[in-house]
Amino acid sequence: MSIPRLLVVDDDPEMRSMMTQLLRQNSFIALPASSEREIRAHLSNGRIDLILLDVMLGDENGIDICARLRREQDVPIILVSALSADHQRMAGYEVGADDYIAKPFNPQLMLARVRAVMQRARRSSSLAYRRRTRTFRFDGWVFDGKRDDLHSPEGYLVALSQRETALLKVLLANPHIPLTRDEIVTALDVTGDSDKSEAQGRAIDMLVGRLRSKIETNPKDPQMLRTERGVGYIFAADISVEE
Amino acid sequence: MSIPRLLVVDDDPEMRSMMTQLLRQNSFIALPASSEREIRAHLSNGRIDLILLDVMLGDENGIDICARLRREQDVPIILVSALSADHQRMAGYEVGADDYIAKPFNPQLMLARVRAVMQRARRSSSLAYRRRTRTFRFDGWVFDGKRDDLHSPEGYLVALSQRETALLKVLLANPHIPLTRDEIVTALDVTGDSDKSEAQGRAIDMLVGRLRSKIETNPKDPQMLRTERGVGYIFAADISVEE
DNA sequence: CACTTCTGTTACAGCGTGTTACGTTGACAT
DNA sequence: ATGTCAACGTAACACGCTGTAACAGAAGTG
Repeated sequence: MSIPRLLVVDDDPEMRSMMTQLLRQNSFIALPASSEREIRAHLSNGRIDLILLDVMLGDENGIDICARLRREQDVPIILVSALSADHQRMAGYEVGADDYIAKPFNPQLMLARVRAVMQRARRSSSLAYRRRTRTFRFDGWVFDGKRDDLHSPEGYLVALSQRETALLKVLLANPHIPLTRDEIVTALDVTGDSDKSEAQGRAIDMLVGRLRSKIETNPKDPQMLRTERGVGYIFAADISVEE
Repeated sequence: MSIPRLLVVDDDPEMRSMMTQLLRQNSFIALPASSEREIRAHLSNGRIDLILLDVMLGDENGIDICARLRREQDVPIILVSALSADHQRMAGYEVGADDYIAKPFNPQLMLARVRAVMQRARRSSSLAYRRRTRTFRFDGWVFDGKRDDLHSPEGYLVALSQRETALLKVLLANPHIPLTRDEIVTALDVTGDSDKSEAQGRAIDMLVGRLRSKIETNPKDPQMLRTERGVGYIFAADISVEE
């Protein structure tokens, strides 16, 4: 990971040097600029990881500059300004700024916010949507995590419905912990429609029953998917996770 | 672009419903949660685009939860808290939070910050696709984004209709994300005629069925082009993109 | 024009899932 | 023990969602 290169844009020389020094003392490369022309020169010249852009720049306006840059570039931009009213902040976010820091600011907090935005940019771009698929094993069963079925200890393939799969995932994510029905319902709720959650009735019990009938040797006397009377359900098997 | 799915984590029911309602009124899917267990259940169960995480959660602590999640997941996290001192904010950023919003907050400003973080995440992660996408590979298949056909794992050339190609592109551009029929229709609708979208009936289902019959080994049990009952369709194959 | 190919509509069957009803079990008080 | 009551299991049912065959235009091609 190379040293981050930041652009510090402010028309006040004092402020500019304060910020560049602060950044340099904290292992950043800080390049000063004071106009849109200079910003564009830097952008076309070399890599810029983030721009700290003052809103009031004499005759120019940081908000407008930000809007224009956004139309062409993905470079992270943090607006800095003495204008700290909510509507002014929102104007900044509206034109695509990643953050809006009010002056005067706590130097350490500013560094933290700069790091946060850069980390988000880096994290997302490096591993784009890598899906986390883990394989679970419990009591001879093998659950792939990305298919709606599982392998029985005897080698048969047992098909699960999507909802059964979802339930199994929730249970596997919380091994040996009793889960209340409400918790399971909210976890399975795809829509976020809270009204629905209350009307669910005994749906979870049915779901559990159906899953039991598929994976328990003796569904009448469940060993893995146990009932915690008055509480909910608990997945009580030794689970090993791979990858 | 599919509807963002947010997790709202707060132990105060009033606060939680205020936030979920606010988000829902602004075209987000807001899923309520109140414990780390519920968060993990949701994360293992479905896509979550961003977590709004309260810092003080009864016996649990949002900072610690955030730190733990960060070690495993890339999901964007915004901390929300009544603790607004600088050192408390910095503690949040230190554990990898993307933003830190102090309570009480201006609802519109909160929305703006949520959008900012999500846009940053999306912008970066979609970089791969923004570049003139050339060639996609998935499960042995090769799709040359500019032709209306694709190469099967066995080397045969399978012809696709225009509309099938368009559907495939939409799916490839949104890997592992369930797309509603409306979303697919609007994405396929080049004219922008919104009336048409409603009159589409089951066209998407037919289209999906026909594409399945061409690219799924066993169209009766689709592995790549899966159905999310009550939601829509999702492309669930590992995709690699070249150039 | 005939012919082919693509695409949307309709109808129907099958399946997944929630609800209801009823029987069983377990906890607790008497 | 025995009764009581709430919690739980599950069979039966109802309903909505989805897959798909069959058909009908639409659009291209010669």
